[in-house]
Amino acid sequence: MTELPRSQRRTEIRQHNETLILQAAEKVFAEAGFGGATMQLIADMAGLPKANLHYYFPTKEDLYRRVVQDIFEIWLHAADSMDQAPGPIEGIGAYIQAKMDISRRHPNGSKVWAFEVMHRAPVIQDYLETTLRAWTTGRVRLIERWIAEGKMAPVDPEHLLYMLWATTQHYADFGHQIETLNSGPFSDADWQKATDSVKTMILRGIGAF
Amino acid sequence: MTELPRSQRRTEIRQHNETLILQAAEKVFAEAGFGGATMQLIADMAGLPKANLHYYFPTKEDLYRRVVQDIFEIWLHAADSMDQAPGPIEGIGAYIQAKMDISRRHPNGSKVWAFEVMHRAPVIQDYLETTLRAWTTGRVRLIERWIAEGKMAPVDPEHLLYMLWATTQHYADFGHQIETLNSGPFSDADWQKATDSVKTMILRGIGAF
DNA sequence: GTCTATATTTCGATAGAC
DNA sequence: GTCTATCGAAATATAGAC
Repeated sequence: MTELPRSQRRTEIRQHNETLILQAAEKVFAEAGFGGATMQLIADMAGLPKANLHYYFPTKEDLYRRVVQDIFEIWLHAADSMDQAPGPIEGIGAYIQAKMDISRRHPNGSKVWAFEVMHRAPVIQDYLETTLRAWTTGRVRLIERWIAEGKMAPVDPEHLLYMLWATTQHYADFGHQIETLNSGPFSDADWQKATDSVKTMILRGIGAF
Repeated sequence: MTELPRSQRRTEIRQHNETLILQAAEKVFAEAGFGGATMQLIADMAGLPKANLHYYFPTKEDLYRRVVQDIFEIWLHAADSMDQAPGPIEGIGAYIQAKMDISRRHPNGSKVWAFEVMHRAPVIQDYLETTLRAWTTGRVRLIERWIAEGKMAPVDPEHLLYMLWATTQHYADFGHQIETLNSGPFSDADWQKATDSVKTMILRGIGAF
């Protein structure tokens, strides 16, 4: 087995452990919030001594900040599907699909985001005011164009966006409540039905068909 | 000024202080979650020494439980409007109105509920399985009847209910995000517009008009 | 880069005088 | 019923040997 340069090996180890810690942290922060999460619990879940967490992330807040930022990146990517679409049926349909997939694959990330916003966004307030606002403005323009072209009813674009966020994220953030009423976890078919229901109701609701 | 019997006076004092504490607790629990909230902070906000909180509510969990239960009562009341309605336009329209009013008047209560559910409902799991499930079953039946009577499109009733909860509660739970994008708090007109938008999109979405 | 032991702070809860 | 003082537990963070 060939030896790697020491610095490169260290970088690999660092990357590996950071990933372990971030995965554990996302889960713990999602289920307990920032205040309820403990470094000990995250360390146990990552299978590392607590002191090692502080080696990689000096403070609890540094770790939390990284978790929130990573989530935000995923969220922004979901919007790409909406942009080159010819109209709302394809564009908003694809956006709902992407957001429902994220709720399914990253339920903990969605919850951490919800915690952060409910906490008045102490960590990501600047992102809200810059990146998210710019993103929103762009999509409002897109929706306004579709309305002007007669491709959908004249709904308020902002409130449509809020409805899209609310309905799709609800399946992640309130997943426990839904699973309780459903008497068990969602199957593939359940997710398909949920996604179809959301698409149908919203697309009809905005007069896209 | 007439003297009251000692026991009656004590009851009055108790009721007054409990209200003070519960109001402060709702706010603190909403903004920090159970783990992030501290008895000291609640005491300061209520204007009482910390020890007095433990006099009225022996443990932090007792206090939290009361806050969550009080919220649950308000939620259930909102459903009354839906029941004696002749059809979905009146029934679901009134339910949206009631839920939007709650989001406006009790934003902190909504957040505490969201925290609790995201926390996997350690305190109100039994309510979910009994009261909420029974409530949901009843409303599913009602919606199925409206569908059978041709008063709305054949949507999935459960997913319609999730959409109603998600969209209306979003204005409370994610109020900070919305206000940031809105560059300020909602005015009367903003709330009116939001409520109208939600009503229009959902009622059209379920084919009620 | 790892890990045990520990310093320091903060929190929930209580004791006990008033 | 109120309030100061404080206990004991638990949390964040660090020191220092390996």
